[in-house]
Amino acid sequence: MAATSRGHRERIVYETAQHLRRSGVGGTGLRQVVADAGAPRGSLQHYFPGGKDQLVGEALDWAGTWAAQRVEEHVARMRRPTPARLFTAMTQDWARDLEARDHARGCPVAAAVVDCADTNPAVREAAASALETWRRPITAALVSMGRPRRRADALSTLMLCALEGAIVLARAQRDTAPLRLVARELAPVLDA
Amino acid sequence: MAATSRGHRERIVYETAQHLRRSGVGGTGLRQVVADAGAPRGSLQHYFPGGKDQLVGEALDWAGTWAAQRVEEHVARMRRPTPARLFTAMTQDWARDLEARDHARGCPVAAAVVDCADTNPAVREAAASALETWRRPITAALVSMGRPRRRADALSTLMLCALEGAIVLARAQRDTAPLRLVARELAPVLDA
DNA sequence: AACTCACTATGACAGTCGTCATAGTAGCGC
DNA sequence: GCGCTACTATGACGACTGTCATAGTGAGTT
Repeated sequence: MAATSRGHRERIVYETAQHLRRSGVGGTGLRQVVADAGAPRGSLQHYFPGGKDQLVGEALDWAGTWAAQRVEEHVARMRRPTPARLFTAMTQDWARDLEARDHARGCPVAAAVVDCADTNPAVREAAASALETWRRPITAALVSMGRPRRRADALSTLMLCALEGAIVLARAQRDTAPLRLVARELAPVLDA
Repeated sequence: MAATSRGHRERIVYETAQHLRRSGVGGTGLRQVVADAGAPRGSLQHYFPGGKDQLVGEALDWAGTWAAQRVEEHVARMRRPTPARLFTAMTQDWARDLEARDHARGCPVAAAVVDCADTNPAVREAAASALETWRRPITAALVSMGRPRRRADALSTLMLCALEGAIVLARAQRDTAPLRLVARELAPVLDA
């Protein structure tokens, strides 16, 4: 059935992303991924002939797209949008996720960068591309809030830096305080 | 000879930290570490009976202490110290390191968090402790610059968040621009 | 009916991993 | 000499890893 197999492929990509969030690239075993995805092992070489690199790449693509959608949802939902409010919404997303899952899962893109930036050019590029996919709607939103293009570009990068770092610190100390802190401290810069 | 073996032990710890920076915890093989350290393989079970966990833990300790020393060097060297100037010095350190090594090595603490926060409590705690070791002299410096204790605490956390995230983005896009950007954008908040 | 195609199943391969058991060496006190 | 201690050497173990070869299934087409 076409629908089922489509389901298998997508589930594998999704589950790969979740494993990346938990244990990084090196800690993610393909056999475990397909098992958790409820997919047959044979699907791996069928759908991902490029091997683990392809699979990780697609997982990062998926994650970037998902994050971008999330940004756009926030922007659409906000009545009086400001950059600081958007950033607060993003950090709240992450704080909630960390707390709900006992700080088990971080950002898959950061995991890929940390594990493969030096050893795996393909994965590194996929990570860079995912970050751009994520950053683009943020920049666009800031422009729509009246920021000049270049300013919006800088601020969206600043947001992602602070967010990624805060996730790392939060997971280390098992406390989402850093996420709330960066949202609070960056507000004046973002809304200036 | 006691001196040589001391040298072996220390070299192994150091080399472990460098491997963590490049490939994360999962990507760091102990055989390769001792080889690069020029140490005999037998030293592993002699000096680190606790296995890889102990070794990674000591590497994180070492890294935290090293980073803290570096902060204190910056503070001592600065004629007219301000929080923003300290942060700029830290980001410049990292930018130089990334450029000198072709963006090959990131932060070992971030690597440990990303790879093990969910699966290895001992390593997670070592990472959290290393971050505190790193943050402490920053906070102290900010206090000596006239910031109230609580404010200094918040600002030092903010610095580490922005720095860690900027390192990730910089390595992803192989460009140290994010490091310079966070230094520039955070300056008004830090020196306010 | 045969044939095609998308998908699944499974076993094997060579490699690496961390860990351990065991033995060996060198230096020092006595 | 002996024994003790610190350190080194090395091979093996079982448990993975990603990848591949090969065969099998089952629905759809002609």
